[in-house]
Amino acid sequence: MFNVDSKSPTPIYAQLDRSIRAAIATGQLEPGAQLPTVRQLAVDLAVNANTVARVYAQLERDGILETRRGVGTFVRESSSPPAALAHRERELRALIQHFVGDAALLGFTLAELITQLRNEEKK
Amino acid sequence: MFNVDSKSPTPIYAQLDRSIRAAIATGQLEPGAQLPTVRQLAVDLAVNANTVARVYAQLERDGILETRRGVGTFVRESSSPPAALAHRERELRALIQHFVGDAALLGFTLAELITQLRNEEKK
DNA sequence: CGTATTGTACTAGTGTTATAGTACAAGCAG
DNA sequence: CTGCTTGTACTATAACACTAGTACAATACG
Repeated sequence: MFNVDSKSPTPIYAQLDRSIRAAIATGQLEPGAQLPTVRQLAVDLAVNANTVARVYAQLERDGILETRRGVGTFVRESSSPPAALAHRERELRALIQHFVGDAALLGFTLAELITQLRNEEKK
Repeated sequence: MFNVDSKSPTPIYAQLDRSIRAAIATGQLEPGAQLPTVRQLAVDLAVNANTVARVYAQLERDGILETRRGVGTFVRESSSPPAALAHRERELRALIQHFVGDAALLGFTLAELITQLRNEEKK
């Protein structure tokens, strides 16, 4: 479900954090949906349970998730990201430039990126 | 010249490695060109000299750079990377997740991203 | 009630990353 | 040769990431 790579130099906790945020942003995880349990996800990803627990805890602190003991962890209903910033447009442009640049280094064309993003959308 | 972020969870050495490879791939650094000295780059990036030296050493081991003591570090003439693109898919996936995650933090939906990317396409 | 499941907390230990400082080796220019 | 610059090597230290194991707290369910 979530994609983490233990061989990547980027720490697992950071990858998982990003992965979960992305899943929510793309609608793969809708508000109210239950996430895998800490132990289950740890097994699935071949990762330590503490690492998963810490990511869940951090995301709860950030208001993205909601955890209920003995029940599970869920996507918050009101998990609408912080209000629009003044620099929104500029930020997005910088983000896209960075993204497209990195992708180009790997030999991916813009068209490929769009195709792949559409796939994300459908999940 | 190279861009590294000490606050990123991705290790500095990995960022710098990628940054240098990218500069070469995009032609910012042509074969034969001299890179900044270990000490100079360390100062510029506000990073330890050992970290820079290790990246240079690793890139030399990989046949990307060529170092000459007392002279400097240079881009190898025959630095045509065989492009171990076995990890292409994985890289793209990680890239997209990173991208979508960052965008979500700014409050952008996937649909918006696709729209914006299409604009890039027309340029 | 009792039991299983869930998240949480804590300790201890290992490996990696990065820093700081020092010293050495190799090449160049005067 | 002398002096400077370059890359290289080494030790020590600190912080972080991750693992392993154990124990506890809260909830659901029969």
